[in-house]
Amino acid sequence: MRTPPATRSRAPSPSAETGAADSIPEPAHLELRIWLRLLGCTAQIENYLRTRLRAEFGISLARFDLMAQLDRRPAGVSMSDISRLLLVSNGAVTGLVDRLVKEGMVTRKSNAGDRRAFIVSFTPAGRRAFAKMAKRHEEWVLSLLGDIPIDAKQQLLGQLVHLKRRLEDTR
Amino acid sequence: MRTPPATRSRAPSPSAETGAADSIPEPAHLELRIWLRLLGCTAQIENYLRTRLRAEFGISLARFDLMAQLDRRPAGVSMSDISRLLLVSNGAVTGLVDRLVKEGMVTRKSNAGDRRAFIVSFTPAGRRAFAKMAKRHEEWVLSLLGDIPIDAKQQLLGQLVHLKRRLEDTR
DNA sequence: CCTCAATATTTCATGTCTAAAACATTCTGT
DNA sequence: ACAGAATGTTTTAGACATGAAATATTGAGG
Repeated sequence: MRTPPATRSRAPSPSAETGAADSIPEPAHLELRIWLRLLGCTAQIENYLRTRLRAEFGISLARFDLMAQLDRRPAGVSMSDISRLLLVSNGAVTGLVDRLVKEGMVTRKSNAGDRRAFIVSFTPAGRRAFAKMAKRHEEWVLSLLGDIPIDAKQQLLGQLVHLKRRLEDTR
Repeated sequence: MRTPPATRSRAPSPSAETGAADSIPEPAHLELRIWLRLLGCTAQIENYLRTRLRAEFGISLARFDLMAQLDRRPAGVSMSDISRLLLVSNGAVTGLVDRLVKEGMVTRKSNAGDRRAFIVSFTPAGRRAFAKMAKRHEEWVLSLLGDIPIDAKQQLLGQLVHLKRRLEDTR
């Protein structure tokens, strides 16, 4: 690979900067700083998991996330439900499921009760494949977050739960 | 718009689910729960800001993020620096900058010292346009996070700063 | 029964992302 | 001085995203 792992690497390491004196003022508001950190941490973890999943299983993060939702709902899920759960547009789900069907991971059954909707669920092969990936995935997350002191973790989770609730209200 | 705002809406609202009894077991590990919340909150905020930026300024989030980096570095930034700052691949930056140049927002000057590298910086029009957008952007972030009690905010920011540092070490 | 709003999905154009390969330029050690 | 490694950018193919328009199907009311 000639391309350096730009996706992985990180941050304003001063030596990496082009300009000489660069100022780089910290954003003023606490709120803005929180948002930028939130975004940065998430992107970092996402990139890590993405490359791992691709390297070990040749699967994309989007596919994995979709399968994770299926895994938690044995009864199957409709297309719109997936879209809501994944916070992704309806059009995106169509393509994703198409590809997963082609790979034999999931099936699309038409719904007896409502012929507009489809029910997406795992194939046996899909469920098996996901179980393996989920195990590794969990290990990776643990390796990233495991070393944080336990009370810090509990605090952080608490904050995030609150934030999520608040965001749901604001829509 | 016929498509419901799937991107905006949220979560396993039980009524929205297709299946009847659905179990939906909570993930076991604290770490996994943190990660899922982090991802959920970030996606939520990202989607909100994305649609706002598009609606009010007809600009994409990626373009805005790139311009935000330029704004903090008056001396200009190289392509790879942008890639590092945005946690995005080199190839993505090429396309993004191409489009921003075509729209007259930024310029690409070749670097005297190192002829491999380019220096990307604002055009005057770009800087003006960004100033307006940044103002609104900040207001939006404030409207999302402003109501959190101040000590909770400080705590959250602290946690995130620690997390970010930790992630940088783990690479 | 028939119309019309709401719901569920797909299709389309366009934008953005990655990973890998291809180049170009610079740096390093001998 | 020069080969080869390192660095900086672009190009490519393919995946995935949005937002809007197009199709079905359902359900409620006249």
